[in-house]
Amino acid sequence: MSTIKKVCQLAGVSTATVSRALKNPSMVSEKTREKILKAIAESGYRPNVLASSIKTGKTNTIVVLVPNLSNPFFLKIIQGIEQAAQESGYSVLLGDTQGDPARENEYAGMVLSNRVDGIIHLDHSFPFSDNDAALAEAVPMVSVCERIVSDIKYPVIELDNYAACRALAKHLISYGHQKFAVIAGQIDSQIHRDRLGGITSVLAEENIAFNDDMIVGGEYSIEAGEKGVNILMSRHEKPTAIFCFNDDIAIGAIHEIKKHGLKVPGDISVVGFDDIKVSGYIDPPLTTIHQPASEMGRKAVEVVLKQIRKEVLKKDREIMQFQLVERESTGLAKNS
Amino acid sequence: MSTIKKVCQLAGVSTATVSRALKNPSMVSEKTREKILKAIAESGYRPNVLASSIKTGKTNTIVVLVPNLSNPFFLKIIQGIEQAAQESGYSVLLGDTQGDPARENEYAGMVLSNRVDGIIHLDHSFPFSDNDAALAEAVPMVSVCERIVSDIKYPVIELDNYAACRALAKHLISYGHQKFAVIAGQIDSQIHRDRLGGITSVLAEENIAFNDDMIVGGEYSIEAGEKGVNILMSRHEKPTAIFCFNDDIAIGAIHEIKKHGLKVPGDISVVGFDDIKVSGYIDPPLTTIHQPASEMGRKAVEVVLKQIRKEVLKKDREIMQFQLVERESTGLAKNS
DNA sequence: CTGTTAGCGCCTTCAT
DNA sequence: ATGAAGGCGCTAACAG
Repeated sequence: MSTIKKVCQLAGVSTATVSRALKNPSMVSEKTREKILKAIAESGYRPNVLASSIKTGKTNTIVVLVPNLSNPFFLKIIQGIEQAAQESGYSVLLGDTQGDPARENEYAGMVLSNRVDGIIHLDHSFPFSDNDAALAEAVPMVSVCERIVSDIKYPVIELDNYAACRALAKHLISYGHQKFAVIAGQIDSQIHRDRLGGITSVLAEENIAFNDDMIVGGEYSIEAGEKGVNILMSRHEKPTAIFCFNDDIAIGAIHEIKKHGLKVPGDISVVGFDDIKVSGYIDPPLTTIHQPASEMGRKAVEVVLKQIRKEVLKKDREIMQFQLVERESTGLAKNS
Repeated sequence: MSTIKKVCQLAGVSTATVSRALKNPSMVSEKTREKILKAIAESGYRPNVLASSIKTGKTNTIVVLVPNLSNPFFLKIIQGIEQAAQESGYSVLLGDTQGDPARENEYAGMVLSNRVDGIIHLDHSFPFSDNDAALAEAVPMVSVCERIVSDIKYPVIELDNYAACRALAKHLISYGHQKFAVIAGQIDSQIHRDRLGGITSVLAEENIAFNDDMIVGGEYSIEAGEKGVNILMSRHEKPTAIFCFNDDIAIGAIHEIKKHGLKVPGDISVVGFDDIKVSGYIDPPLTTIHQPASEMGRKAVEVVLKQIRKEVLKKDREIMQFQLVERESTGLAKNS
């Protein structure tokens, strides 16, 4: 691997000039620049990024902490992140944490050992270890979807989950539904509270009874949807409409409802959340909330890069627009 | 950010001793080691990985080149990669190339600028630019699924696509099918040739006519499945069974077949390839070839790490086992 | 516009 | 077992 010195020798200039020719071409005369470029081509020289990083203190890399890489919704966010990062000359390090604090600690710690410049977190946990917490004060970090629970305030890119669930609830009520159930994802999270709050607020306004028995689940997965339905079907009072807190859950739920010999939406209406690609192609196509996932990823990059560059952030909370996508998994309530 | 020097001062030792205490504890007396550990804790010292990388020449990072991050199958491979890498103390840099040579060049070039130690490529293209090609000789690189087309031989982790498609073909023939169609993915690839070869070899053995008119598609996507079906439905001779070259295509195809008022498998049987999670939950559940995606990712890491460590590779081609998963999208041919 | 000179933070001989 | 010193490859003043 040839170094800057080889190029110097070939071009007959100093290392500084070579460095400048690359980073600040306007500071070098055209003639010498050409000489240098030729020398670079000849030698097959590639600047050692590590060496420059150690000087500049910047790695041009951010790490993304994902609780679950199998979730297609996260994938779309990551895709947005990757693209935006690339456009800004940044690379993306992938940190699949599986919600495991030890892994979160490890990946988050990278910012302290100069391995990355910033963190995008797709979860609400504070990812640093107790040991590192004190150092985490000024760390460029932004969360997407979920607010990070900590004393330090980090910016967040999120959806108005409360409003989205209100929209969903109103939609179902307009079809005459009165008996609702929820198959939730991660329970201990702001998202959960916001979404549930949105639903119950509408039900309260409409004087529709709803109690916690009808909340099942606890994980964003297809299997959770299946299990959730089975639990609900064993209940005395069965729902005519089910809120699933993501599309995977809804996919599992619909599959299981059909297994029970019931029709969607004939017997039970189902709504999802996220609008992943496949949701438009299942049978019946899913009514759900569209989240602008890849935009959210792009925004997150924007914000974390601003933090890295120490620019001032105008707002520490970016609310993205949702969209209720009505497809065919919702319909008139039975006997109404 | 505190450096090794702060720790020296606090512990009253030299930088060399601190370095040794961390990397080679046995070379340091227990007493001084304890002093140093305490000093590290006090100062919140984190070794600067960059600085050590520049000395050792290793980054403990590999880059994964993905042509399409939206493909759930790739995601599973990446998940396997990430886990295996993590277990070996490596990080994974994500390179979404979108099949764009310029992006491939950029990401592949990272190995030349000391940004990463190796490359895992999920495509068959030679990812280096012409300029860099000469330097690419000794680069640790492995491909998954597809063999890299180049003079230099790189190891590959792949499935026996030929055999898998033979199995699929035999399965359909056992249901009495005679009129077949293919909705292909990326046409210009070894995978395509192997799969098609598997199918046609069986058809030839069984004296079943098949011609190229019945091959449509050209992209691994749900939309390609929809379009493919529309083209096939406009043909004079319609197929009773369709090979889709991945599950996304199959999902689009099934959706579109139903739109045409036809039944799967009643009117047309459909098979997919990959066995992504959702394939078991669509209606009807998809008959497909299961690929051990996450195993393939793990294997890829194993191989690339061996290359990085300059260990000898026993074989430069690892063939993984497939599995025919019979679900409900295949059945008896109409009128048979 | 270009060269000289210090380092960046760490690792690694070479002495002691 | 420890310290001193040089250098990894590059950048950033400071001169000229």
